[in-house]
Amino acid sequence: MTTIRELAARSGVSVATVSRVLNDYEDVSEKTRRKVLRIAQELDYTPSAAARTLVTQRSHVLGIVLVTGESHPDLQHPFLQEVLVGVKRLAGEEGYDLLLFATADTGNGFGTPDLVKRCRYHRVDGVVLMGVHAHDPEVQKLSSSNIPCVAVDLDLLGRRTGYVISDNVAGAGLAVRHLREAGRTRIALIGGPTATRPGADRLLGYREELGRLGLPYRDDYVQEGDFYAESGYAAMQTLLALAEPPDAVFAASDLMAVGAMRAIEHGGLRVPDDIAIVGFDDIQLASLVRPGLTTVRQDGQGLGVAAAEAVVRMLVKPDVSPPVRVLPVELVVRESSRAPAVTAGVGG
Amino acid sequence: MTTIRELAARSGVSVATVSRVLNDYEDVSEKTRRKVLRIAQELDYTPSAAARTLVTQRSHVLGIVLVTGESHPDLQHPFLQEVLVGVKRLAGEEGYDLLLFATADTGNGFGTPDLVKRCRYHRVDGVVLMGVHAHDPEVQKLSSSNIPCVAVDLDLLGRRTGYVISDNVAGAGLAVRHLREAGRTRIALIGGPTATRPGADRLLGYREELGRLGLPYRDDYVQEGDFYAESGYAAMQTLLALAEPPDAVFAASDLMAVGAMRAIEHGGLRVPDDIAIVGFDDIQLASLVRPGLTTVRQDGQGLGVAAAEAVVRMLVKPDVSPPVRVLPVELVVRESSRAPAVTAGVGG
DNA sequence: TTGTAAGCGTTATCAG
DNA sequence: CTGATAACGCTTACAA
Repeated sequence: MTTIRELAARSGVSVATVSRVLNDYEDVSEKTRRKVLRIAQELDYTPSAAARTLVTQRSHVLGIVLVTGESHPDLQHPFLQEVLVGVKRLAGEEGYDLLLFATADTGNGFGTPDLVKRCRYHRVDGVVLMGVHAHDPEVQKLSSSNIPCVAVDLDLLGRRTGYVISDNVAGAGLAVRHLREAGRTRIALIGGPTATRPGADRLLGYREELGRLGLPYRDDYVQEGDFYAESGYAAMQTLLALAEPPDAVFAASDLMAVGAMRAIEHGGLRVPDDIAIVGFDDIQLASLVRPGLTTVRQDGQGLGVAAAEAVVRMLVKPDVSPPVRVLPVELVVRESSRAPAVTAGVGG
Repeated sequence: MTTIRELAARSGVSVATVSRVLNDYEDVSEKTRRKVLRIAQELDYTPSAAARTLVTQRSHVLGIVLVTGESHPDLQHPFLQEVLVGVKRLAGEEGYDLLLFATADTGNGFGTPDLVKRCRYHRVDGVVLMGVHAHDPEVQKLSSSNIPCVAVDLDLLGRRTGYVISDNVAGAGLAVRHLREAGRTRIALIGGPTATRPGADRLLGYREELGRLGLPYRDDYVQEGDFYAESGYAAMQTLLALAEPPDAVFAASDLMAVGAMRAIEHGGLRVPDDIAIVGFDDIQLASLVRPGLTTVRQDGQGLGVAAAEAVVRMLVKPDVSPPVRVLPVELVVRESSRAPAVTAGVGG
């Protein structure tokens, strides 16, 4: 591997000058610059990130914390992949590479040994967190460190820690309102874990919109799932067993929505004729399933881009206060929420 | 940040001794070891990867090349995510972290500027490639460099480059045989791009199995897609327009299979009654769709683990020849390939 | 068993 | 505009 010293020797200048050329300093004669650049090209010179990092104390690398538990590897959640694409894109544009912390999955749910230490070890300039629990002690430690952090879908705050998240409250409202407009009045919720911010916010939005619409809030219409399909199936079975089952369900994730669809089908009922369904996320699955799933679209890549942007901004302006960004969502109407076929258009 | 020098001073020993302790050398008195370790703990000492890398010329970081084009970001392909999970898991166990090269997506299909340079820059010890084209010049350069590489689902070979791949030929054979056993005789293929190894191998397996079963190979029964749903839909439409449409379709990916299902449905026919379908991959979607999609299961995580293992092995034993591993696949039978309801059980 | 000291490949601070 | 040279934090002969 050719080093800056060799490059300097061949160019007939000092290493300092070569460094200046390489870093685009102004105070270098055009002639010298050209010569160094030409020889660098010839020798296929490649600088050493390690050496640079050592002396500048900056790595131009962003850490990605992404817990992949074993039961439900979060990396496998389609939504987080999109976020990662967004992060990767913006990071690339800004000249950062991504260090994916390869935590050996401990399987205990808190599989993130010594996050802060790993960040310091690699000297990552900032961190994007996704798929983690806000109450994971390691996550807490990280967010209270002085390393710039931005969490996705997680309200994590600290001196140098902010977050980006979708407007879950409004999204849930959109879903419920849409169902009401489709003629439904007994609207149930299959929610996410209320211990998560998205879970809690979607419940809140559901409840608030019910209020605005003058519909009663019923405890037995609220089931809690874990965002995955099986839990949606189970929750729907509970709802179907009710004395007065709902005629519509808002599920806090597309996967749970599809699980619910399967349970409805299994119970001999039909979507949307007997029960309308709206999901949340708009993952690929939503458009591929039949009937097509009406859902609240989250801008996954947008969240990723926003998160990376926020980290970079904190890097550039060290005294900016940590960002809190809420991204809008939109309703995507497909077939799963069509109004039931009625005999005549009586009544509003 | 506390450095090894400070740690040495506080411990009353030299930096060399501290280094020995930190690196688990044997020739250190138990007493010294304990003391250094204790003080390291107290000071929350964290070594510097940059400094280590600079002197040892090893980074303990594996590069991940994962092209995320814009039309079909490969990172979004559910299958590759699983591979990544596998890579991450094994890398973590072996003490490696992952550097995700954040290539600004150029959108020209070959969006991988100067891969070799980036690897050298970060001094990654090895590389796992996924979602890339074998004929991408940058990929070629990388595979002919002396950096240990392992490609996934791509037959890339070089002095220090090997690959891991599923047994696509056998998998296609399983699918076709299964369809025949389900009573189908006019079995079409919606293949992947033959320019890709999986595409070519699944076509080969299809063709060979047809031969073994004594079924004719018909050009008009072979359509080429791009592994994504829309292309499956389009291909199926072409097949349906044939004078003698197939009574079964083997699609080289689950997404294309689902696309095909939609086209069949749209044409007023039914799966599996009129046309049976078998996919490839067994992504989450396959079990969530109705009818459940019979498919050839690839072990995504297994491929990831195998790839990472292979890279690490090349690192440990520098003169081992690059690996070529073919992982088995298995048929997962669901509803989309049930035998058509027949009046009587006549004929084998 | 431990210490000394020479790098690893850069950047940055001085002078000149 | 350019050149010495001192760091950056660590590992590793080589000595002791």
